[in-house]
Amino acid sequence: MATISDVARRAGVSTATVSRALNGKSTVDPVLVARVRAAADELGYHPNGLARNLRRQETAVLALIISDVENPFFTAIARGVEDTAQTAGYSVVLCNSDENPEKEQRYIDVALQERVAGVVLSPTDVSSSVERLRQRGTPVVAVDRPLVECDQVLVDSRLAAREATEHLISSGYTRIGCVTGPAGVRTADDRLAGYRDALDAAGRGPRLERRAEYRASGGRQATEDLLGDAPDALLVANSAMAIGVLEALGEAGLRLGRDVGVVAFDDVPWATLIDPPLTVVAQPAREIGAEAARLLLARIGEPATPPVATTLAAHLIERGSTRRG
Amino acid sequence: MATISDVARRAGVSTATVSRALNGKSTVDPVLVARVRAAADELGYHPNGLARNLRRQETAVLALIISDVENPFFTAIARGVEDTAQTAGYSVVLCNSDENPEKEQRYIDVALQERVAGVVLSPTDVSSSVERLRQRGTPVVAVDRPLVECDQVLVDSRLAAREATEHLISSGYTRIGCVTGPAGVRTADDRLAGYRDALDAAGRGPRLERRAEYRASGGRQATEDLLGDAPDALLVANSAMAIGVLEALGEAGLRLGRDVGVVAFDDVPWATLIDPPLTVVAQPAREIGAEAARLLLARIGEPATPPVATTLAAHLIERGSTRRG
DNA sequence: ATGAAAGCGCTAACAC
DNA sequence: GTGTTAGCGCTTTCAT
Repeated sequence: MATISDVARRAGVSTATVSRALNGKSTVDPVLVARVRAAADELGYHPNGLARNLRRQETAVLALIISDVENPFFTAIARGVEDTAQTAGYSVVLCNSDENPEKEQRYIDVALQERVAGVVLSPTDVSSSVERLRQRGTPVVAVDRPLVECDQVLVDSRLAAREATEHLISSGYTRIGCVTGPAGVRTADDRLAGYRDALDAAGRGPRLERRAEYRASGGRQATEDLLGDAPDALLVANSAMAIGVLEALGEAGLRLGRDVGVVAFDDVPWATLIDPPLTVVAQPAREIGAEAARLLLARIGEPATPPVATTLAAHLIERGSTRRG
Repeated sequence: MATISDVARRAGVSTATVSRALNGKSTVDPVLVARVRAAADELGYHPNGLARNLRRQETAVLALIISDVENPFFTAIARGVEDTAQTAGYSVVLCNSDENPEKEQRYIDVALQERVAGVVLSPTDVSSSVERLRQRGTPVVAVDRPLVECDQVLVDSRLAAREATEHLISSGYTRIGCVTGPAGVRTADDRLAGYRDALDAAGRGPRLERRAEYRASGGRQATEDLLGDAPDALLVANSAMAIGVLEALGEAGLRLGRDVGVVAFDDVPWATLIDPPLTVVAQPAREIGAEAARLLLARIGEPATPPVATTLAAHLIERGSTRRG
């Protein structure tokens, strides 16, 4: 493995000149630049990023720690972060916390050890884990879920859930249920709150609520359970859950829209393929990621400014699954 | 930012002792270990991974470069790699080449610079890009698509495509089409070849073939085009494409199964939700990732062994979309 | 414009 | 069992 000294020797200059020539920092005699370039090429020289970063005390790497790599919502965020970071010359390393605070902590420690320039995080719980990042001064921005005293990019889930529920009400459904995620997960709580907002504002009931894991199996279980209460519509807080919900409904012989109206969070690519097509709450996932990356880059450049919170809107896309008859 | 010397000073020992105590490498007086631990805690010390890696000339990081983060097949591979790597103490950084040879090259260069221990790659094209990795001696394993003289984990796509096509034939379909990816993408070519194998073996025709990008839009376009040839069944080489195919079929008023049988690659979670449920070729994605990680770890430990190629089988899951009437 | 040399934080010989 | 010390490969003063 060729090092900078090898290149220097071959080009007949000092290592300092090689460094300058290759980084174009200071002005170097064009003749020497050419010699250095040639020597580097011949040797197949690749600068050692570790050494460079150690010396410079900084890296051009961002960590993105998300709670589920298999959820299209988060992969879309990843794309947004990546695109923005890329054009600013940063690489993005993606880590999968799997909705597990311990894995999250592990990856935060790795990020800390590797001295990444900043981290974008969808926090599994409210705060403690970022403490170390904070005391080390590593910039963080939270996405999807809030984090105390931190830049963040959120979606107004509560309002969106309320609007979705109101849509169900105005479509003529009367026994509207809500299938949401675990207590303590902010998006799950917000979406439930929005559901209640709508019911309360309309003076409606009953409240038919179930919580479960943000997974297909959770959605299925919650739905099978909820079916005892004979709901005629369901607000589902997550697309993974929606799969389980739809399966359970199908197995119970209930027709979508007609027998049970369904609206689910996240505009998954397959939403238009089911029959009737699924009404969804679309979140601007890619834009969330892009904005998070912008915020992070800004804070890396200017660490001392007060935290900024961006809230984006989600919007309802009405399709057949919420049309009766 | 506390360094090892700060800890050493505070604990009243040498930096070497701190290093030994914290890494548990050599045997150290338990009393000193405790003092060091305490000092490290008080200072909020986190070892600098950059310096450690520079010194050790190795990192405990693997790079996984995949062609599409939004494709469930690849995210499942990522999970497999991650799980296996994790338990061996390695972190995985995920990079998205986006089916773009230049981005792939960029990420390979980053991997090279960061001196990752190894890389798992789903190559966009046949070879050139890994040349630098090879000359640097960085272990590589290819997944999903072959790479010359390299460990690899592949799926017998051709056979699986053949079986899927035979299933279509034996289900009574007679004008079977194939929607596959771009020429040069190995999986696309293999699946097309398997389709032809089945047709030839059965002495059937016509060959109705279309190529397009591995995206929903590609699938849609290919299908709209193919419809002119009045196919009564379709083999679709990729799940993203399948979305476009199904949309196009629906818009043309064709009923799945009855009018047009469809079998698609990859057992996506929503396959059972469409009506009738989608027959698929299931690839063992997670296992591919796990096996790739095992191979990579083995090669990191033992660089000089000859390349091993693992081929896993895919299997057909018959559902309603290939049942006539 | 170029070179000599210090040092980023850590680990691994090598001494004791 | 513990300390001393020499680098890992690079960038960056400080001289010249």
